[in-house]
Amino acid sequence: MLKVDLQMIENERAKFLRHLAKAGRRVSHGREIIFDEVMRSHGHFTAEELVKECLQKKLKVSRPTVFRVLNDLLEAGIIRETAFGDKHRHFEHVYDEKPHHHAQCIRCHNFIEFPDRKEDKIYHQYLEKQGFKILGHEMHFYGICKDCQLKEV
Amino acid sequence: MLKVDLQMIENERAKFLRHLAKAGRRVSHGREIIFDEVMRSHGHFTAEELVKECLQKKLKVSRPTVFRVLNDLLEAGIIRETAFGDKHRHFEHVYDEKPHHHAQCIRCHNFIEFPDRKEDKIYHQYLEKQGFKILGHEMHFYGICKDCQLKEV
DNA sequence: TTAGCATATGAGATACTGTATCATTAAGAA
DNA sequence: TTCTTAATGATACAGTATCTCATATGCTAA
Repeated sequence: MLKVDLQMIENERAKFLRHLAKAGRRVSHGREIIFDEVMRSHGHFTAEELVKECLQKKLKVSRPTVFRVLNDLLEAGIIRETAFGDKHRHFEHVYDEKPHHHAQCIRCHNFIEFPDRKEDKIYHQYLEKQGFKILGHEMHFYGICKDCQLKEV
Repeated sequence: MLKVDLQMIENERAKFLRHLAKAGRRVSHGREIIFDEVMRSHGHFTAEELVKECLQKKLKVSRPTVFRVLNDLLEAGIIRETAFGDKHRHFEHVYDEKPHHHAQCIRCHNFIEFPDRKEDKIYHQYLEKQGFKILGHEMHFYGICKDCQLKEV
């Protein structure tokens, strides 16, 4: 499991370097630091969480650099942005290839992820019939998670 | 069609007035102006669009009032907030009772709405089995609409 | 190694959305 | 019309994300 993750990280790093080279960008200190931080995170993260983490660990990167590198990583296809209804930018890793959806708890704001189902194709067919070219889709449930229900009492 | 809409608006207005009365709130100038503006909009709108519209038409309402009345309308169940991945607050009318999903064009930012399907229940069952209490859900497709594809050439 | 150039960076300013504060205004009951 | 209380606007503020620009740094060529 750990071994697989290390392999994955190397694959992603190579992908990132290829993208930078192709675009005539440099492999700078900031890009390496932030790439490592992003790879260290699992599942979802927001730009703000990443900024705070970097400040807390006293990594030598500034707020604008975090955002700039996040955009690099988006361009390189290493992370993708997901749509949530708050004012933060949410991201997740792309390497987890399986399409999936999210359920967010309105109390603790944690996520549950679950795999998508072939039934979603019904919507694809419908939209494509209308001439809409689909680039992605996401189901977003919201509610109260098991733990928070227990806390309610 | 127009007649139905007028009837709907009156129903919604009555609902709003009932809500205000029940909560001991007043039927103020600002609430009336903004209620009318909201009813004039079809489908989706954002808080910012509404603010800009009011300023443009030189309606006698300030930015904070727009937000305050939007919260009143939310409380009254006349509009609901929908989750999208940008930093704006998105709203839609509730009177369109049928649950539905959205597809947003990444070029023109317009929406296509489409009805939900009973197949979504598969996810409900899955989440409920995990102890997650569902309060709502929304499917969000993104892509390029027919018109924007034609413009691309 | 070094020089020279183009890119990356940080500090600070700025944009933008949404809220809080509070003195003033106005709705609605008596 | 008067009085009480809620609603409002002006203003300041909070928080996230971006822009600007002088400086620092990576990279290439010699």
